[in-house]
Amino acid sequence: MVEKRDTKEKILRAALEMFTESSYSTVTIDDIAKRAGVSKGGVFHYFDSKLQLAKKALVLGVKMLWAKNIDEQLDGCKTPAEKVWVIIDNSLSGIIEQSKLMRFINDMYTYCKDESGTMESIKNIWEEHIKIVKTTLSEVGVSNPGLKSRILCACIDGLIYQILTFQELKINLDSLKKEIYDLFVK
Amino acid sequence: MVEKRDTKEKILRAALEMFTESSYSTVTIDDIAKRAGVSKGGVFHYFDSKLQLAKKALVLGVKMLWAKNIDEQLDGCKTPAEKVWVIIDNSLSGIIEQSKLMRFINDMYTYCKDESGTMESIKNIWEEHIKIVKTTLSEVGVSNPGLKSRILCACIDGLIYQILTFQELKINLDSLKKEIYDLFVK
Amino acid sequence: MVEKRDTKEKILRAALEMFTESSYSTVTIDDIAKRAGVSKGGVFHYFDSKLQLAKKALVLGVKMLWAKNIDEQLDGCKTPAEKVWVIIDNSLSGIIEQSKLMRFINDMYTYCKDESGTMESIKNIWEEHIKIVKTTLSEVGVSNPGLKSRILCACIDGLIYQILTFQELKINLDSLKKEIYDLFVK
Amino acid sequence: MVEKRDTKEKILRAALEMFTESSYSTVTIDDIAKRAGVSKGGVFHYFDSKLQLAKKALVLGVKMLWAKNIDEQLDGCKTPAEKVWVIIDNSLSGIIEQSKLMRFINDMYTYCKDESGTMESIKNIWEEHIKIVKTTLSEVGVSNPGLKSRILCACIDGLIYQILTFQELKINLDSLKKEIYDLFVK
DNA sequence: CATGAATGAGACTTCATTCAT
DNA sequence: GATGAATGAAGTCTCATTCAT
Repeated sequence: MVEKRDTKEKILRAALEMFTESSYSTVTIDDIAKRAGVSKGGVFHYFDSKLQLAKKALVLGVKMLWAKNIDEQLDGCKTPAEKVWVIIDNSLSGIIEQSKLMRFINDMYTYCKDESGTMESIKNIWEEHIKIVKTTLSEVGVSNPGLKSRILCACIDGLIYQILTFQELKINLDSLKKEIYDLFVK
Repeated sequence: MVEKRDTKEKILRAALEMFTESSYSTVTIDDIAKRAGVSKGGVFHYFDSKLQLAKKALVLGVKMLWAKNIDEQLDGCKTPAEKVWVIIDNSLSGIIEQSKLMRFINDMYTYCKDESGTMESIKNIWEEHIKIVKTTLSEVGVSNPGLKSRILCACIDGLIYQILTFQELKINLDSLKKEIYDLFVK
Repeated sequence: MVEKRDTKEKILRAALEMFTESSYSTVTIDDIAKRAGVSKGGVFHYFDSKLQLAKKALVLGVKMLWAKNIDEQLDGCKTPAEKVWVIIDNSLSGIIEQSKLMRFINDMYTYCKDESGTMESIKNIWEEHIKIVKTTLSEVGVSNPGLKSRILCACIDGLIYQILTFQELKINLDSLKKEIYDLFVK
Repeated sequence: MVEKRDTKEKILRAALEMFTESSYSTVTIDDIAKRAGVSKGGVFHYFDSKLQLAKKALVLGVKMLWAKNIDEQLDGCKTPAEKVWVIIDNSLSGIIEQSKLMRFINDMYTYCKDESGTMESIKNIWEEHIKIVKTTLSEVGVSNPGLKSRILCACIDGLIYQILTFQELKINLDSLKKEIYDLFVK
């Protein structure tokens, strides 16, 4: 009973780990099974196909990283400005993890672009995040919070992308955070 | 003689087209050969392996898109501020093409991360671009042009990434350009 | 106790249904279990293997269709000629069912040809039937009843086979019955 | 050039041999490749899938056996009655081969029944054969040649089926031929 | 130079069967 | 008795790569 949930969970986590490390096509069901400690057949007992497993793993990954209790941290802030700082600081601190997830999302996009569902659900989680940023920027009192929230998030994504592609930022992360903060909050 | 160069070129372009449309593993040598109008064996006559071909195609793609005569356009500008606008406008106008290339880069990263060479050469092209942006921002007189140039480029990359992943920006592109311009040039 | 017999019977009937509809290799234990309303393990509780189950189902099917109270019907006939008609009419009226069973027999033949037992027992049932036909033809007074009984049965089998393979006979069934009757009884 | 046709032919013949000996699901692509003397990949170079190969092999088999130069033999006959004898003699002489082919046809039926094409083309060949029998019976001057031709063919099919299922006829083949001849030609 | 037939490693997936609960 | 999670052997099919012509 509890076992069942556990095995499925184990497979899902193993899949997430592997798919964030390598590309979808490079990772084999065998690899995942081995890492999860189950047999190849076991994977198919819980998931219909490799693709379905990857999709589920992707959603899990996005939820784990993006839905990371940022709400609590924002609640603990005294001023709106502080909130902005928390958002920037938070996003860029887990930049390596973020970049791996981004790679995975990007990879899966190729396999899911013609279907509706998977990317949609990720988009929804993403939009939730944008909304929080927008509200926060509004509270700070900046002009055009709608546009600015998207630009701020794009900024962070772009930096993550640079890390992903080049493995380094060449600039001190803390200076970057500060500069971004100044740019948006003035 | 000229023929030779042509065939190789044809294969390279066909590969670039296909690899920007689908993922590396999805595209087959057969597909590329067919699109290039040569035989499967022909591809291996000019390239050692699929991976080598993909790398060459990637570099070609990056050069074609990033090294796109921006220099000339910048030369035509009268004020530094105008140059910044050209940079922003240019990058975001070809956003669909950019996003496809980004996907390809991302895809190849998985296959090349453990080796030195390919990603390095792309990085170099990228750094060239950053340098131009930095110089331009300096001329405008903003503070911390080094940091700001990276942030501006990250901003643009992040927007491209959103297009790539979600197929839409939900915001008018021109308003975005203007807002970004204001943000960085004030 | 009674339950036990019931479960086994349920499985057997479910198996017969499925094996007459699709081929042995296409039908899975899961399918049978589902149709019988038991678990996969349940099937193996009553039968050693898929093949053994199929054999038992085959014999059941043959008995159900061939041993179908033809004796009673023959007993009700007043003349030997009437008996011949009953045999022909009976066999060809259930032609669709017969053809499904024939397909199953044929299918199983591949899996059992190298072993003695299953096909033997079916053959025995078959020989019983031939004997009845032979006796009946003797009573009618035809020449060579031994040969003719086999030819008559072959005739019917051949028509069933045509139905099986081509799904239609292209000829009115009643005319056929009458013609066959005339041919053998004159 | 000639090679190409040869290899495809070799595979087709190997497939026909194996599929007439065992069931579709039991025969593996590996088996066929081995018997044809090519690699597994070679099979897929010429045929899209196992099923497609089996269909092609089936049609080949039917053509080879059914379209067997019966026309020439019939042309050589002096009287219509002689023709009938040739038909009966011919069909029942190759009864073992016929029964193997029948098993294959039957087997494939399961996999092709929901699609149009394969069984249709076999049916056409079959109908051709019926037509010849009908014409011959007409020439002999029997009543209802349309019905009788179908019954005669059914007779032969039924005997083939008995051979297939029980491996023996229990009756001398020549007596059978004679009896059938008498039955239809009188 | 060019072709495309041939190879074979390796991927995904199915499914009969076992067994702990 | 009954369940269904787990196994793993085996099958189909793909595709980069080679090589004779």
